[in-house]
Amino acid sequence: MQWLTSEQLATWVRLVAVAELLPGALDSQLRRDAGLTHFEYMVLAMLSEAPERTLRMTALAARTNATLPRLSHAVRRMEDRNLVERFPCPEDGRATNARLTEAGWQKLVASAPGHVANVQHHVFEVLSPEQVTQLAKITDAILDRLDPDGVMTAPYQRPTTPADAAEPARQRTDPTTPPGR
Amino acid sequence: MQWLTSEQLATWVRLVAVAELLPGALDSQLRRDAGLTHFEYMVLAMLSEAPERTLRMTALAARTNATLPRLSHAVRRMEDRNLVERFPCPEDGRATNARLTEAGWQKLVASAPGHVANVQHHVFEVLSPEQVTQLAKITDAILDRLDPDGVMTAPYQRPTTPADAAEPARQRTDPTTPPGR
DNA sequence: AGCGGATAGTTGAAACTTCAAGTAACACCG
DNA sequence: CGGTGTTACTTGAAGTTTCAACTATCCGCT
Repeated sequence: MQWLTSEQLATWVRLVAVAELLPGALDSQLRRDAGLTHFEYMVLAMLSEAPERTLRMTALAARTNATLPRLSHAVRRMEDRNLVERFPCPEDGRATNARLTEAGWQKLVASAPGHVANVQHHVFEVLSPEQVTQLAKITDAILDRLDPDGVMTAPYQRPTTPADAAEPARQRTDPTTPPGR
Repeated sequence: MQWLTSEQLATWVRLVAVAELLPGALDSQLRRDAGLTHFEYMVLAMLSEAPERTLRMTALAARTNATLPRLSHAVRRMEDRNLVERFPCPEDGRATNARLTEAGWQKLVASAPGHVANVQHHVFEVLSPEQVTQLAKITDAILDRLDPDGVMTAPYQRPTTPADAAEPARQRTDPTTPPGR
């Protein structure tokens, strides 16, 4: 078995520290300013980018890096707050679709600027453009191992609502969330 | 307010995904093979490197990137399992020291190889040496913002046990944990 | 001495996540 | 068709983390 070199060790502690501290930093800003956890924000954000603002639970779980039970509980709570709604998928009786409500959309629009500013502050302000590029490659490589089959962080998957092609030109008003990878 | 560029966005989602997925990957290997969470492992590891295998709760919290309540609960549970023990600090009546028990040391020694292998597999095997260097710099910069005062990830702080200088030459048998930063 | 404020830690309750099981629908195969 | 296995979730319980008090000690002043 191979031990870690001292440089690996130094890198490793920092990486773990970031992984441990970053979620808390995101959560606390969002909770304070918007009454949302970062995970809830991600749910809203991912739905906002999907056609019909609708996604199957499994697809939504993949895009938010969450397990299905975690998502299921979270969506139930968000349903109580009227941020999202659930309905059975008409095309597959096993599946459930989650859709962003108007109130959910408004909540997202209201909280996105503060969140983005926070991300800028904590991450991009302290990195050079080259470092951003480096970090993209590094995280990409690590993700390949963490999630070999790309089950999480899955690419776009068509939701099974009718009226598929009818999607209106989506306003690109929305937040930190990219067009799938 | 400044929006994110598409490269920043792509980097950001990956970074969040790593921060979200990495803890789970560490936890599940350690739970399966050693019956420990990654956080518990860190507690054992940090104590193992301290003189007397003893640290104040605050110092231990800093080294494990944890809040004090989180640590307090965790240490109570680990005390029940006889992995660590707590005793009041003789030099400061407010403080509590946590010390690694022999059983805790054994547990750490037994679980370190598997854990290190897991870290190698998930992270260092997929990165070039230059990328490791880059990652160290990047995480360092981010940590400066996440933890401006270095309250977390604090450097070594002398525990307030008697017999200070008497620390025996520590065997460097131990794990992923570096000699403080 | 004695007061006021900071520091160190614990605790219980609420919130969230994980885990193991359970349900229902689909898919393939004889 | 009728099984058999797989997929897509949901649910309740158990475990963990966070949050908001609360206690006790220490420090600097007057």
